[in-house]
Amino acid sequence: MNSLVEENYLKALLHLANQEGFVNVNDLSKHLKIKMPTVTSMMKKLALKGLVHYESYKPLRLTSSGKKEAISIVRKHRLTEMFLVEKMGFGWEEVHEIAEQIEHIQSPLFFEKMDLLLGFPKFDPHGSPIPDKNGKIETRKYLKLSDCQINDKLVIKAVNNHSSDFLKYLNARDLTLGTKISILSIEDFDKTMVIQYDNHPAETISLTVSERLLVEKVKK
Amino acid sequence: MNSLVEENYLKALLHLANQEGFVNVNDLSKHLKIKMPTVTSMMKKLALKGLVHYESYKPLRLTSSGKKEAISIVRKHRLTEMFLVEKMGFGWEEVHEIAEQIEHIQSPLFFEKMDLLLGFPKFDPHGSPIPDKNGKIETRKYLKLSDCQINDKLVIKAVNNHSSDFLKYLNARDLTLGTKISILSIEDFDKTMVIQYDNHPAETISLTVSERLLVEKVKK
DNA sequence: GTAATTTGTTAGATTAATCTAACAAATATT
DNA sequence: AATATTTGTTAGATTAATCTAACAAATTAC
Repeated sequence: MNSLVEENYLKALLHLANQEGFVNVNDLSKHLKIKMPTVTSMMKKLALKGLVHYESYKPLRLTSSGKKEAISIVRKHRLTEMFLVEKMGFGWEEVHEIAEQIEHIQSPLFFEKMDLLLGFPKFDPHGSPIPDKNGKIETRKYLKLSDCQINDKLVIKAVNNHSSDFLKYLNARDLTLGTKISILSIEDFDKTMVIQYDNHPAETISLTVSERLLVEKVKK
Repeated sequence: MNSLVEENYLKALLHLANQEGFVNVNDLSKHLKIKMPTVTSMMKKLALKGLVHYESYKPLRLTSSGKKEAISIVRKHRLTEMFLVEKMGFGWEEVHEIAEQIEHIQSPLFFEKMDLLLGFPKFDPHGSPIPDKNGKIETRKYLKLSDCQINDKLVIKAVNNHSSDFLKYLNARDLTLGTKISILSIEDFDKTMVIQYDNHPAETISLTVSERLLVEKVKK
């Protein structure tokens, strides 16, 4: 059995490995806001438990058992987010902190029931894939809106930032998953975009926003 | 903000105070399965936080703020049990351990939503009252079935033991809350009872069982 | 009312998870 | 290549929550 703290290290390792390929003690330290010596000693502990490959001064890697454990926590987190939104009436901007706590509940049955009640969902409310019970993850490569061109026709499929402020910004503009948008113009200087969608007046969005919106091209 | 561990001490203090009137270090120690010196030092800590009245060698008492806190945890526990049974399809014998964990989730809104979705229930799946948001508890005095007489007509209103084994025993005999029963006979020697209910054949139940069934008399 | 038992406290050790300070290795800069 | 910077480790302290051993107070038994 892993402690809540250990679970958070594993989850962070998986997250950073997905983002950056390999993970330094320093990255993990910054991500978790925990000082490097603490991280080093936790890595040694997790190495003893067979969850992490650790060698001094080398990048950190999850073992296959560590990865399995980490994926199972991500599964619980995302199922919870989906449950909170679909079954309890939360907004997608409200669920992250709660799911961060509930993911550590020790009860396989509890998450089984969520999965069943939700009809075995493949994606969470932010468009992130929910790993299945065997740890298999349906990966889809989305584009960042910021990498798209003028006149592209796109659908918003996911967001890569779950902060409440960002999601409230999207709510205020009706930018939800599934929204079809076209790019009317892109400012050369700072990549500010003007986009159009539904019956909305054109919206001007900064690079900070367009980098966080994950889209797919629509043939049309 | 109180730690999960502190919350468990507060809850135990409230529980034992309800059961036995006043609470000794020893009682608390046994109930929590934590050694007495640890309990003593935690009581000093909770006293500093203004949650417990502590004086050496005197019985322990919650302060009003400690009691409020404890009741709020009980509320979260019972709302959770109700939610698990009513909205997630768990049996009443499965929910205690899960609720024991979820009661510590830090999110008032999460429990508000449960309350709302459940329609502000007054009792949990075991018949225990759910304190309202202000900490008010609808107390009803039930009888133990073991204190009733031959030919009494009774309704099961609650159980005072939530162990999975006991509840499975009741499930196997269709003894649910609301079941109307009559006492056919009581064995003088060991208080074993024969009871009759619904279309069931007469059931013989031990004192251990009849002590755990809380009932109300039916005029009829 | 003294002795025995039970209950409670003090003192000090332990474990998990954190920290700071100091130093060492690896990497980047010029 | 030598130096500076960044990254990582070691050593030792701290805090929360636990423990055991020893002792002290309160209660019970005779």
